[in-house]
Amino acid sequence: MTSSTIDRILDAAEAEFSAHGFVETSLRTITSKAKVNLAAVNYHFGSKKGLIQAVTDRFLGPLTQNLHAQLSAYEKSFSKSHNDEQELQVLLAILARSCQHVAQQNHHSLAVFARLISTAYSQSQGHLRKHLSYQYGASFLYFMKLLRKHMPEMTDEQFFWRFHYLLGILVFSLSSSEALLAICEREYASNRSLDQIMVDIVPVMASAAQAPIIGEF
Amino acid sequence: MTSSTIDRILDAAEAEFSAHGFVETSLRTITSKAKVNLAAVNYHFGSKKGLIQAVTDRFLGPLTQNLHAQLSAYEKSFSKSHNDEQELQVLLAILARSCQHVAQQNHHSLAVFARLISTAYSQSQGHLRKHLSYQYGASFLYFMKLLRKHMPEMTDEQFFWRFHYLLGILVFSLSSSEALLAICEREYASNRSLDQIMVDIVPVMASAAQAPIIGEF
DNA sequence: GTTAGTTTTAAACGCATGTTTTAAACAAAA
DNA sequence: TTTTGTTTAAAACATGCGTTTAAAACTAAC
Repeated sequence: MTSSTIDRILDAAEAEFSAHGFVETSLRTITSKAKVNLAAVNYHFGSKKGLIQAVTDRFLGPLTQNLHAQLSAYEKSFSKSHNDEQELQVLLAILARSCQHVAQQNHHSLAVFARLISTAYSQSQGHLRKHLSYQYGASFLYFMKLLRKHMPEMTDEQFFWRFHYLLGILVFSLSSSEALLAICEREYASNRSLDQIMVDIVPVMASAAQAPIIGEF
Repeated sequence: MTSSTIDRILDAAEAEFSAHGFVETSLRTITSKAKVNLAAVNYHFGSKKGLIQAVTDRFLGPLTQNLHAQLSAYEKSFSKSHNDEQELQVLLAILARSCQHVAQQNHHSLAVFARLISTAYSQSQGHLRKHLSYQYGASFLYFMKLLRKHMPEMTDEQFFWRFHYLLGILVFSLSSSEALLAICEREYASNRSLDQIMVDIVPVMASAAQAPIIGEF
C-alpha cells in the first residue's frame, strides 16, 4: 500500500468538497484532515484543479458505466407498450439506482456530483459543462434519448426545459441532503437516508415529467 | 443624487453575485465595474458581508411583502372547494408572480435569491438559514401553510420533503437560468425569458406536488 | 470665506491561499 | 553497501483578498 497517501487525499477532499464546495475548501484543510503534507497534493495531482478532477473522475466513471449498463439492459428487455407512467418511473429509477450505486463506494460523492452540476450550470460560458459532456456525456445522452420516448407529445425545446426542471429536483435534493436529513431528524425524529431520498424523488420526477404543457411556446 | 455611489455598488454587486456567487466575486471587481473606489464598500456597508446583506435585503423585502399581500388577498377570496389541482396552481402561481415582481426592479435578483437559498441549504449547521427565516420567514411560512392545505393526505414529514423537491425545481431553474436561456437560444433559436420560465414551472411544480407517495415512510 | 462634516481617494496592511523549492527520508535494485 | 529513483517534509514564495488608514476633495451651513 505504497500510495495510501493518494487515497487519503481523495477521501478527505471528497468529504470537504461535499460539505463546503470546491473554492471554499483549502488544500491546507484537506491535507491536514488527510494527515498528509501540504505539498502532496501538488506532487500527486499537479494542482488543486487536478485534485478536483481526480475526485470527480473517481465516481463519474463508475456512475456513467453503471448507468449505461442498466440502460442498455433496460432497452433490450423493452416492453414495447411504453408511453405509460410505469415505464417512465422505471427509467427514472435506473438513474436513481446508479446514483445509489456510486454512493455506496464513496459516501460523499453524490453531494460532490450535485455541486459539480450546479457549478456547471451557473457559469453561462460553460467550460465545465463542455468538459463534462465531452468526457461523460454519452451515458447521460443515452438516458435522455430513452426519456424522450416517454414524452413524445413535447417539442425538443419543451423537452429540454422539462428535463432540466427534473434535474433541479435531483440536484437540489442531493446538494441539500445533509441539511435536509439533519432538519428531518431534529424536527420529525425520523431517521431517513440519502438512499430513501433517491427512491422518494422517482415518482415526483415522473409526475413532473408528465405535467401538462401550458406555457406560450 | 449624493449617494449614487451606493446604488452603483449595489447594482454591480448584484450582477456579479448572480453570475459568479458571493465568495468568487471580489470587492475589487465590484468596485471597478461600479466605477467606484475600493474603500467605498467598507465605508458604506461596513464589510463584504454587509454588502451581501444589503444586496439581498433590497429584493427580499419587496419579495416577501408582495408574497404576503398576494397570499392574504388569495385567502380572503378563497373558494372553499379547494383540494383540486386548479387551486394548487393558483397558489404556486402567486409565488411565481412574486418572483417576477422583484425581477422587474432588480434584474439579477432572482439568480442571487437562488444562490442564497442554495448556500443556506448546503451548510448543515444553517446559520444563514436561521437568519433568513428569522428575518423573512413569515411570508414563506404563510405560503407553506396554504400549500399544506392542498396536500392534506400527506404527513407533515412527507410534506416537508415534497416541499423541498418543489423548491429544487425553482432554485435550480433560477440559478441556471442564464445558462439555460443561452443554450436554448443557441440550440433552438428560441427567445425565451426568465418570466416565461416562471410560468413554465408552475404546472410542473403542481404535478410534482401531487405525485403519489410510495416511499417506505 | 471659513468651518465642520461627509465622501472619495490612494496607499498600505495583514492574512490566507495555491504553488514551488530544496533537502531529507525512504525504497528497491545493483 | 551503494546507488538510483520516488515520496515526504519544511519552508518560503507570489498573489489576491478584505480591510484599514490618513490625507485629499467635496458639500453645505454659518
